[in-house]
Amino acid sequence: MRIGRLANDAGVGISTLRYYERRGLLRPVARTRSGYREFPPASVERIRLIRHAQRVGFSLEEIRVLLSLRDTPGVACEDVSRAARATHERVRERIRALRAMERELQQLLVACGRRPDESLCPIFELLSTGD
Amino acid sequence: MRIGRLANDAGVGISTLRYYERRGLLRPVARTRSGYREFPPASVERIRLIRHAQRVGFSLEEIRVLLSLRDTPGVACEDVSRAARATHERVRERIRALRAMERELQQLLVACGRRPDESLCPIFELLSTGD
DNA sequence: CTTGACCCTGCACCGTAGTGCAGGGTGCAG
DNA sequence: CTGCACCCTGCACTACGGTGCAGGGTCAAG
Repeated sequence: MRIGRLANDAGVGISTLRYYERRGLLRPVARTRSGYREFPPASVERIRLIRHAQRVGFSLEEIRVLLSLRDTPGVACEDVSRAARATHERVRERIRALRAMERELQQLLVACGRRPDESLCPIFELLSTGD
Repeated sequence: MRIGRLANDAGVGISTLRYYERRGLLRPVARTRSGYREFPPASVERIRLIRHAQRVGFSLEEIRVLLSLRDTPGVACEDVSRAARATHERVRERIRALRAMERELQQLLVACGRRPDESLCPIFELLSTGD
């Protein structure tokens, strides 16, 4: 199948597919005499794997590494799960940071609610003073 | 005070301050005859407010709006807290999304742990099929 | 044979939040 | 007067994940 069909079937843009190829997520594929890329049907699955892994929190670089592991015969499951654990830890760390933000915003909003008629909102004072 | 002193006192880079000016977070300030910026001492506080607000989860654009509210006489606390609520909601939404990612990664890792000696890691199957 | 849909490459651009550098001018101490 | 630290502007560049366009070539239907 050609690139337009693949893009359509996998639900991504054509430019995105060429970008994935440049980034090493898709191996350079066979070309027709006139230079058109000819993708095997399995590429649809590969694109969907990429999109799904992105939603799960993997960066394109992490996905590139995972796919190169998959493309290498005899690679241990261990290597794959080590990469997944690293991503998992990164996601957990982002959650911790965001929760700290959330708590602080909550405090700002509470402060604002307590003094709603002041001309200078207490939010500014809290933002200036805190660490 | 000149820009180097301000950068030092506030703990940011000189280029960052000029960038904040371009982005409208710092209003254009008085210049000496030779064109050097002359900041009032209160600018240190303003920069610290910006950095703190960033850590709390505000984007520079959101901070720009907040500061322009503060710089406008007679603006209601309400307008400020509306902006803070919007940011709060954005942060909560990001937490929800990350928690979904975290749960899914957890499942991938559990699956991998159950079949550690397969040549094709079950993580790939889960990434291909799930949507 | 022409039209339109599709494909190719290379390049520039989006937003976010800066960082760095070239090439010049200024301020002050010794 | 020289040397050095500091300042100015404008521009290019980083990472991330794409998106869009110009200027060509190709393929199939009518």
